[in-house]
Amino acid sequence: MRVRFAPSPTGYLHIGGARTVLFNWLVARQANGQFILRIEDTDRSRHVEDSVQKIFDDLRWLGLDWDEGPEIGGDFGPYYQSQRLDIYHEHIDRLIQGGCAYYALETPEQLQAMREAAEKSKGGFRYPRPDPIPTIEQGEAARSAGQPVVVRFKMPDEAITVVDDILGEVTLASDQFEDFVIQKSDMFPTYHLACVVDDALMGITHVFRGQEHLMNTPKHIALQKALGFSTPRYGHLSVIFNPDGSKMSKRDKEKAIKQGVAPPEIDVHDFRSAGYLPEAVLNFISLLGWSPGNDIERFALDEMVALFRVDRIGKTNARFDRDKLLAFNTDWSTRVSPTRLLVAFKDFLNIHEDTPAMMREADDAILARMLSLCEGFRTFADVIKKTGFLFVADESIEFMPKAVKKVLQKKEGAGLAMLMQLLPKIESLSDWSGEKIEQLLSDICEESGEKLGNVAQPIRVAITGSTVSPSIHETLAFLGRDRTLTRIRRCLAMHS
RNA sequence: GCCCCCAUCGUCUAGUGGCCUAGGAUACCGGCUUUUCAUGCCGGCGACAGGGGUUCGAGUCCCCUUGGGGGUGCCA
Repeated sequence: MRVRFAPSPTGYLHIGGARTVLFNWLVARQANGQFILRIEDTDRSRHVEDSVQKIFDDLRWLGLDWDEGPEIGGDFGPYYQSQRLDIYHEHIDRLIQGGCAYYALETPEQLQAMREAAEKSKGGFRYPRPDPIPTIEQGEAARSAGQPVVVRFKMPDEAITVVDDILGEVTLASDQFEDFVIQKSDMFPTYHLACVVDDALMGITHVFRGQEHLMNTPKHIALQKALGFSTPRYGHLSVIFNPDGSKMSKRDKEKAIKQGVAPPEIDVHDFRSAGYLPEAVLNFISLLGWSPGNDIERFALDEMVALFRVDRIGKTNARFDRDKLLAFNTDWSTRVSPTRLLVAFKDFLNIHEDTPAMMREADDAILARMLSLCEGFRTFADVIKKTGFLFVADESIEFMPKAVKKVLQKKEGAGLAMLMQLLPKIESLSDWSGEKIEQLLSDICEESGEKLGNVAQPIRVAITGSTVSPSIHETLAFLGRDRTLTRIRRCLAMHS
């Protein structure tokens, strides 16, 4: 079995594309087949600089490796379509010479006008085969005269049935077909031609792709027949939508930024820089249109390989529920090993834009402690938020007015009084460990009859400026004795 | 407009004619744990789009309606 993923380099890898890769990859790995990566860069106008590298990065982050393709090589290369132009020309030529394709002379403007006319008369436009068809000589003459000339494939006049491993049999009547373009006027092949030729020459046996390609498949089958290729097995995947039912597109991000709200994660890279684990992302998207058929929902990549079954891929479109992804991420953050979590966290700190400088320089031991302090977090971004106060200078702690009022000043300054009372006791603690600090605080509570909250909260506000932090004794242990005392003193000086 | 695909809790889904009084996850609500924010644990709410058939029996098969989606590019 040989399967492929064939993105066009128009930007980062979309989350929907990620699911397509995942399913293809799973099928290949399970069958001990090959997974091939091919870059479909036949549209020069849409090409985005660096996006190929970005797609590789995203795939590697997800842990989806390819057996053949860019940066790996293989016996069926090159794996960039832009480097296979001669191959396509050869095949296009064969079709023209064999009478299966012909030069078409309409300009884009003429076609546009025909489409508009068809729309006005409430009909759909279908390209009418010219009668007579331009001869090869006419086509070549027009081309050398500088006119835009394309090559169109003669679609056969018969119904075509797509045998789909997900959808079943889908038959399209011949009156739905038209002679479609296989070579553009810039001499590049269209997607249809390049895809069919490459799939055949690369020995692809199974194609799982988005449902937007279902109507293309009869075209591809006809091309395969004309070229003497066999038809691979096809499977068309459902579409993934936003929670509101709209299409998940990169434009959502621009829209959100314009409206001043946080842009939603759309591309794989967005999830990476927002602090998700690839394990969680993979697990979550695997469940969009697939299920192992029982009540088990959590699995790592290797478990998915074992469980995956093409006949368990669903037909229904799915909405992307970020809340559920978030829950998966929390779950996976406790499921992976501490070592693995640390590696992922460091990757995040590198990529994330708002990583505090001091955090960037923190060593592994400190980062690992941050993670364990924050156990139960949603994303890595929350870890930054929750521990950020540890990474600012003691004299730069900003006190949130609400916190000061509620915890320190209420009840005639009970909180401040508590801090004052606490200060000497904390000063005299010689063994500065989490356990000892916890012991000290509970002793204080017992002596004074105070609830732990009344003791811990003022300290929390004093050292963080807010009412939120990891558990108080661990936080103090982390901060260290000197910095703790400095912060408490500063707080007392500012608010007494 | 035409062609095609799809249809179970808000969302992701299990269900392949009797195991369905429809299961799980997530969200939401309530309780417990707790020094804060979370996490965790327990409980609750909550769906077969509508209408016709077929059958002893239908969420499961067929038809229609409705709704959603895809296609109708010298994009992929």
